[in-house]
Amino acid sequence: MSDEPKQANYQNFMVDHNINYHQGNMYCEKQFSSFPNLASSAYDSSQPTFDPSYMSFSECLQGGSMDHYNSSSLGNCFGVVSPSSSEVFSCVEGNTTNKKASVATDQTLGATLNSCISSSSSEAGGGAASEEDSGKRKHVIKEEGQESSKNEKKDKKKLGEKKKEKEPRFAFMTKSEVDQLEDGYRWRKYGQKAVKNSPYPSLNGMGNCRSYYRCTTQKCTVKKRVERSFEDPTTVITTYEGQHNHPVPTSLRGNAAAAIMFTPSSLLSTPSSNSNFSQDLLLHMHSHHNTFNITSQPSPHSNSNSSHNNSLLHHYQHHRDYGLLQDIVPSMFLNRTNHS
DNA sequence: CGGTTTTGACCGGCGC
DNA sequence: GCGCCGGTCAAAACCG
Repeated sequence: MSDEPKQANYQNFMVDHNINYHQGNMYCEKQFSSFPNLASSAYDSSQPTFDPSYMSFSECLQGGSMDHYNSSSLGNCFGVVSPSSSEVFSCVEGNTTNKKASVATDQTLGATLNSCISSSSSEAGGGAASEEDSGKRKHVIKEEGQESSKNEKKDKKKLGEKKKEKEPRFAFMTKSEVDQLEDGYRWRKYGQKAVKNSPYPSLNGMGNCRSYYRCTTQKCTVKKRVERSFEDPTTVITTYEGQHNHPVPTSLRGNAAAAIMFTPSSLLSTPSSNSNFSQDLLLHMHSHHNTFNITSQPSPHSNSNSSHNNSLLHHYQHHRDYGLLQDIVPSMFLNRTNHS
C-alpha cells in the first residue's frame, strides 16, 4: 500500500504477558495471565486458572478507577477488546506516521497500522452492480429484478457515501493460535484477502490472509480485521474499527464482566478522547501491572515520533525473544512521562 | 432452515 | 490513464 500513514486517529495496543522481560525497573510477567471471560477456544483448556490477584484484561482496560479513565480506556476506544486468551503483547499506539517502513518492518503490520481509515467504511466497496461476467463467477443467477435492485444500491452508495467519517481504529497484537479472538461480540466474516509480501504461510497454507469481520448486531457498524503478523506467524493482529452501539450479547458465555466492560456507555469515544487512551492505559497498566509501553503517543504532528515508534515496534518485535526490550522501554516511558 | 463461512469478482483510492 | 491493492459484495456451500 502506500508508504504514507493515512490516519492519525488510530491506535494500537499490544501487550505482552508471559514475557519475563526486565525493563529497567519493570518486570513483566503475567500481567494478563488471565482472561477468564475472554479466552479463545483454543486456549481455554490451557488457560491458567484465574487468579484474582491479577486483574483481568478487561478490568485492566477499565482501569482500577473507571471514572478516571472514562474517556480514555481501552474499552472505550475499542468498543471491545480482549484478546482472549492469547497473550496480548506489546503496546503500541497511534498511527504510524512515517514510514517507508524503512526497516523491513512487519509489512503486514505496517499495512494494518497504517491502512487508510477512510477506506469505505460500512457500505462502501463492491458495487454488486456488475455481475455481467457471469462466466467468471461461480454461480451467477441474474434476474432483472435483482439487477435493478443492485444498481439501486450502488446509486445509494454513491449518493450517500461522500467520504465516510473515519472511524477510530485500534489494533493490538496477541499471541494466539486462533485467529478469531473471543471478545464477547458476535462477528460475521465478510471477506478475506491475501496479504502481500508475507513470508509466512497462514495456518491453512494459503498464504497469509487478512480476514474481515463485521459485528452481527443490527445497525452496529463495528468491523474488525484479523491477520497474522508478518514477522511472527504466531501473533495475531486484530484491528477494530468503530464503536459498538449496543451491549455485548449477554448470552455469550455468561460473561458478566464482558457485558459490563462492553456496555455502550463505556464504548463512547471520539477520536479526540481516544488520543491519549493508550497512554493512560499503559500508564495505568504500568503502575498496576508492570507492563510497558512500546511506543508513545503519536500525534498528527509528530511524524518523527511515529517513525520512531515504528522502528521501535519493529525492534521490539524482532528482539522480544531475546530480552532486549529493556533497551527500548525505558525511553518510551520517558517519552510518556514527558508528555504527561 | 437460518446463520455463518468461503471465495471470486468488483469498486474505489492511490501512486506512478 | 493505468495498474495495484485494500476493502467489500454476494452467491453458494457449509454447519448446527
